[in-house]
This record gives sequence, C-alpha cells and structure tokens, in this order.
Amino acid sequence: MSEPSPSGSEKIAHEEETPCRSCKVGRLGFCRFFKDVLPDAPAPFYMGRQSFLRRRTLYTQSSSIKHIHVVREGWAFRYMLSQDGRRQILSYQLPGEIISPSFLFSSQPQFAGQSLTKLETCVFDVELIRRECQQDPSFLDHVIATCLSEKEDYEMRLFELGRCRAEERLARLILYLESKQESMDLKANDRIQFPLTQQDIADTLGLTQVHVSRVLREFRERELILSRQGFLEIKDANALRELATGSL
Amino acid sequence: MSEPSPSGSEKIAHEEETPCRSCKVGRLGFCRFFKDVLPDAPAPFYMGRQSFLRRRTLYTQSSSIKHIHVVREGWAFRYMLSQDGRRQILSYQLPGEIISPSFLFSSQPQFAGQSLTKLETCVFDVELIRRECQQDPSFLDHVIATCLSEKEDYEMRLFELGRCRAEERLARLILYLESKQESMDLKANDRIQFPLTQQDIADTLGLTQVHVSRVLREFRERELILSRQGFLEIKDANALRELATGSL
DNA sequence: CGAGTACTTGAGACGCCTCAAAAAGGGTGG
DNA sequence: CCACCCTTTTTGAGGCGTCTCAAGTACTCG
Repeated sequence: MSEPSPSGSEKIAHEEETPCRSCKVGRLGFCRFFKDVLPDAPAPFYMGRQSFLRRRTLYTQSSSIKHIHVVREGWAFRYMLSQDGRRQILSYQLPGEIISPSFLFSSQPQFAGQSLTKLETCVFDVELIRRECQQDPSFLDHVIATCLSEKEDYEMRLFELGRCRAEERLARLILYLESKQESMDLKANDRIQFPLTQQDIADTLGLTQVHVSRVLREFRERELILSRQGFLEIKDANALRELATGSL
Repeated sequence: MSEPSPSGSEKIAHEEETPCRSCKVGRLGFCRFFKDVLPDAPAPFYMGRQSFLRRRTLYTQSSSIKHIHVVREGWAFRYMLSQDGRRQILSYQLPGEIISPSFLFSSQPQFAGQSLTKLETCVFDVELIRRECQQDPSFLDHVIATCLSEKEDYEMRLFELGRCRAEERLARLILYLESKQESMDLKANDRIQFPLTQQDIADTLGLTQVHVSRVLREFRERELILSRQGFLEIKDANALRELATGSL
C-alpha cells in the first residue's frame, strides 16, 4: 500500500519529450486540442512524464493541486470517499483525457483520483496552463468544453442512479464505455477494454459487488456480453440498448 | 396545461428597468457578479422581465436557446425526463441564480427547465452575454465558477444517490437547501422556504413519493423538522447533520 | 362548496443487501 | 512449473428497504 508522492518532481522523467503532434495519443481527447492550438505543445508547460502502478493515489480531497495529468496509457478514475468508507466513483479517464479538467479553474478538489490500471501520464504545470488560457481564447474554449462535457456526463449518471434499475444501469455503463472508446478510436474489433473490477462497477452504479456479479451472470447467460480478463465483448448491442432504453 | 412560449419576446415586459445595483436581488448569487463587474448592468444585454405561473416549462430538451433567465422571485428547477416518463430533478434555482449557466457555452440542453413556484425572471440575450465574456475576463471567470460550482453539487448528489439511504438523502437535501438559502440571505429566523412537493423530493432523491412521505413523517415524529405550507423549520439541526454524516 | 392536487396509510411483493464461505484467477518466488 | 498468497468472483440463504397498488384523507383555490 505504499504510494508514490503525488507531486514528487523527482519522479518525473524528462527523457523522450515527444511533441504532441507526433504523440500516439495526440489525436485523442484533450490532446487533440493541445496539438491543434499549440504548435509547439507540450512546451512550455510540460513537466515530464510520470508512471503509476495499478491503484495508486494521484491526489486526494486534501491535496493542493499544482500539476495536472493527461493520460498517455492506461485508465484512471475519480471518486468520493466518505469517512465511513463508502466510495462513489464519479468518472473514468482514458488515454488523451485530462484526469481532472476543473483543476484548471479551482485547485481544491472535493474528490480523490487513482490509477485504475498501470498508468502513464504527461504532467503539466497548472499555473502555466492557466496563463495560456488567458492568452488564447480558443484554447480556453476547449478547456471549458471539456469541463462541460463532464458535467453532462454527470447529468446522465444522476438519471441512472436516481431512476434506473440495476440491469439498466449496467447496460448503460457498458454502452457508455463502449461509445467512449469508439469515439476515441480505442476500440479494436468489437472488443473493448474493461479493466473495472465488480467492486468498481458497484461503486460506480450504486450497487453491491455481489449484486453486480449476479447481473453480469445474467447478461452472460442471455448472451448479451462476453467478458474475460480486462476485456469485454458486446455480443448483442441491440438487446443492451433495449435494456438501457427509457433514457434520452 | 397551456404554456407561455419560452422565448416569445412579445411577452417580455420592459417597464421598470431597475439597474442591478439597486435591484433587490442584486447581491444574491450571480446577480452579485453582474453588479460588481458591469456598472451599467443589466444593460446592454437585458431583454426585460418575464413571469411564469407555477409549473410552467421554460425550455425543453429540444429547445434552441437564445435567452437565459435569472431568477428574480420564486424557484425554478432543471430535470431530465425519459421517454417512459421517469423524471430526475437535477437542481433548483433560487433568486439571483442563472437557471442554466451552461447555456452560455453550449446551446443544446439535454434537460428541461420549469418554474417550481410562481416565477419572475430577468431575461438576457445569450449572444450578447457571450460577447461580454470574450471581452471581460473577470466576468467570464464568474460564469465559469458558477458552472463549476454546479458541477460540484452534482458530485455530492452522485454520492448521495449512489451511496446513501433514504433517510440520509433527505437529511442532506434539507440541509443543502437550508445552507443555500442561508448563504443567499433568504433564510428568515429558522424557517426556510420549501416549496417542493413530495413528488419533487422523490424525483430529486431517487425515491417514490410514498416512501418520501413515510420518511418525512419519521423526521416529524422525531422532532427533527416541522413543515407546513411551503415552509420548513429545522428543529434539530445537529440530529439532521448526524444523519447526513458519512459525507465529507 | 366542489374539484383537483397533494398527502397519508396499509398490505404485500420484489429488488437489492448482508453475511458467509467456497471457488477461481493472477502474480510471485522458489 | 508448481506452490503459495492475495484478490476477485461465485453462490446460497435470509433479511431489509423501498416499491407497487390502492383507497382514503386533507389541503388549496377558485
């Protein structure tokens, strides 16, 4: 359970400063904006790279934020933790995504962030990026749009948690993660990455791990999905969409 | 069920153009920023006032947004509606608040908005405000901060819906609406406004109206609260906070 | 006073939870 | 490659919280 210091600059590797325009995740998520707007990106706010093992803390509720991370490889997630240990996962970040875009506007998080899998990030200096926002309106627009799209995700999730059954919640989560990977070009021939444990799913959907196990079994028995070791195959997308219906 | 056209400019009254600095809600919520940043506010983007009866639609998922409303008097709320009629209430707006601040960045809402009580609003032209944002960075900052604070509310609500029992959800909603009114100077001697029906509460907290009725009765019997006709008195704030505990 | 809306109460059902223990998987070192 | 450990998943039995249906009561407002 030992954790690397979240902002220990001695841990940041400076070798290999691939410019965004030739980076393998350069066309994904937020990196795309970097690339489009700033010809020399990631200069000048780039601080190097950092890697994390599985399930390592990137920041906590009490962290003061000086750096932001953009995912290069692997998955990260944000979550809230109550004092008595209940966890609610808020969102997942895939390659190309900023782990917490709102840090660019306010530095006091009310949630924590972890690596879900082995993770590699590009690290940027918050202050320098803020300054860039002030000078470059179209860059600022991208940052705002990123924050707002997270807000829209939250709205869908509120509907899910408040008004959907377990089956529906799970179907929607699977389809959500599929479409996210599809839109980010991370989907390889019908198989999507699915590194969540059942406990992660439970803490995302407001269920218990045991119940998630049962609903997943049902999905498998009905041949809606097929899952093994970190990947998931959607066998019957129409039936899944049927289950997820009621939304808009 | 007849509804006033949400953007019918012929319905907008232009008389009485109180400047924000002498408006009775001028120090509340977003209006405060208007007042501070723009000496001549609400000019030049002010379009007049509009009033709505109880439970009237201000905009729907398919509206294209040209105006934004700021509450002068009464309450409004935003909600999502599924095709089969399930409703999830997302947030409430009190005097001084923009009914949907994110309209200033993207015009296609994925939710709907209604008046909760009789409602009076100031109407502004979205395009003109956007232009102001481009020219006045500190005004833009306020707008962004407003959007982000809604996002933080959502994060708390996700924890509530995903990880709290009915009792805890209700306690948190009551305390939330209390502190909101307190911070907006709308609280009069221990009594807060509480115009929600039990169905509204249910659709906010992911419960049924029947169950809300029972939990409310319990709260009353335990002398935690005392409610009548649109108002609510918090009799035992400590016990309520105890119930809402687990959060952070 | 009547009509509609909101709230209360009861009985029974169901979805999801809790607890518990066993099985399966995955990683590591010998 | 196997033995071991730790994490994750599966399965069962029973209980609780919340839902559904339904009917009756209390508001509120014209």
